[in-house]
Amino acid sequence: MNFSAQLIAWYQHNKRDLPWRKTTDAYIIWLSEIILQQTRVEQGMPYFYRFAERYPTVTDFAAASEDEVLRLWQGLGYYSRGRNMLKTAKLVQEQYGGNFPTAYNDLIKLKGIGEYTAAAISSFSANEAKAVVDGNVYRVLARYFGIDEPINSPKGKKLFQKLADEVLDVSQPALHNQAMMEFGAMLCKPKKPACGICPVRTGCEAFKTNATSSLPVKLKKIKVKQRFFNYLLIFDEKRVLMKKRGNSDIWANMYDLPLIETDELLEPMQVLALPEMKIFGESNPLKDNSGVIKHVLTHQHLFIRFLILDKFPGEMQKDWFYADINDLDKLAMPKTIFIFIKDIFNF
DNA sequence: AAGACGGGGAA
DNA sequence: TTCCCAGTCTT
Repeated sequence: MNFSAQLIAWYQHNKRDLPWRKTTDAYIIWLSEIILQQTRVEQGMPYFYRFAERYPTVTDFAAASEDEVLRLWQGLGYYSRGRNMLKTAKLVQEQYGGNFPTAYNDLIKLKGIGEYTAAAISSFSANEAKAVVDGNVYRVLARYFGIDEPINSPKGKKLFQKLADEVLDVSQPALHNQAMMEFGAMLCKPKKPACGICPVRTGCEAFKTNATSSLPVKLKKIKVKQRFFNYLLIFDEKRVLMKKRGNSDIWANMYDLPLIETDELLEPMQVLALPEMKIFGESNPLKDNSGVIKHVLTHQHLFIRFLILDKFPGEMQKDWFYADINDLDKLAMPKTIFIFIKDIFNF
């Protein structure tokens, strides 16, 4: 048995029962693949059910609003995935009459679909012979073939894609791709791979040379930026002053509160003395403050201070509006903001 | 070629 | 803490 056949044999006895494996509907597979980008299966699962139920077909999805999609996506992160899905759903509705494409060359042109996702959808839905290369595949190939070329260098990416194409079983690409990824996720794990029960260890270069812990090689770590957010919470009876975010920073197009970002951590009184505070009215007294919440993201650490102001005699700004607290569930907000407001109003 | 983009689970 | 997850897009 060759490498692929061994992994497929392993897969058929050890695979998890996942909902998106029960269908060849390209739309449903697309839904699952986008949700699972850079996301663990357990984390994405509830979102998959939520979207599949709310939008049973791509036609239903195409009729949604961006606000609604982002609200459903709230808490999953990488929100551009949700925004791109809506664009793609609309295009599929118009250009393909609501029939989700299954050909790699069509899929690769769609927003939010890159090489991995196009290979996944085309192989799973139509058995097109395209090899998927995701984090699991990089790891399995790097270890089995003992390759120390960095997986995130342009050279490495080409090398691993070529290798993945070579080991692909073109007679059953869907099964092969599923097997490679499941094997990487369940057995050939990043930490403490289960080499003791591995069916291909006798052919595995990393196992033979005791190098599993040093493969795959990945270039440089990103450096984390620190940012200081001072949010102003201003409410009037059952209404909160809110704003829609721009489209160039984190949490694009989502909703949050009036914000003053500073270069360093300031005390509440120092924030109130800032020139930017003028639009909130002269000598607007501080009613309360929450202390500092540290919100950890992959690329930045946010130090968030919520300042509750007593009143708002200032000027309304563009993109500001009052939201009824009963409508807050409809607005897509960063999780940390949502939880804070929820807490204040006790709902 | 390098950066940006979330949030959570595991060690 | 650090790593990394069924990656893609922008600059």
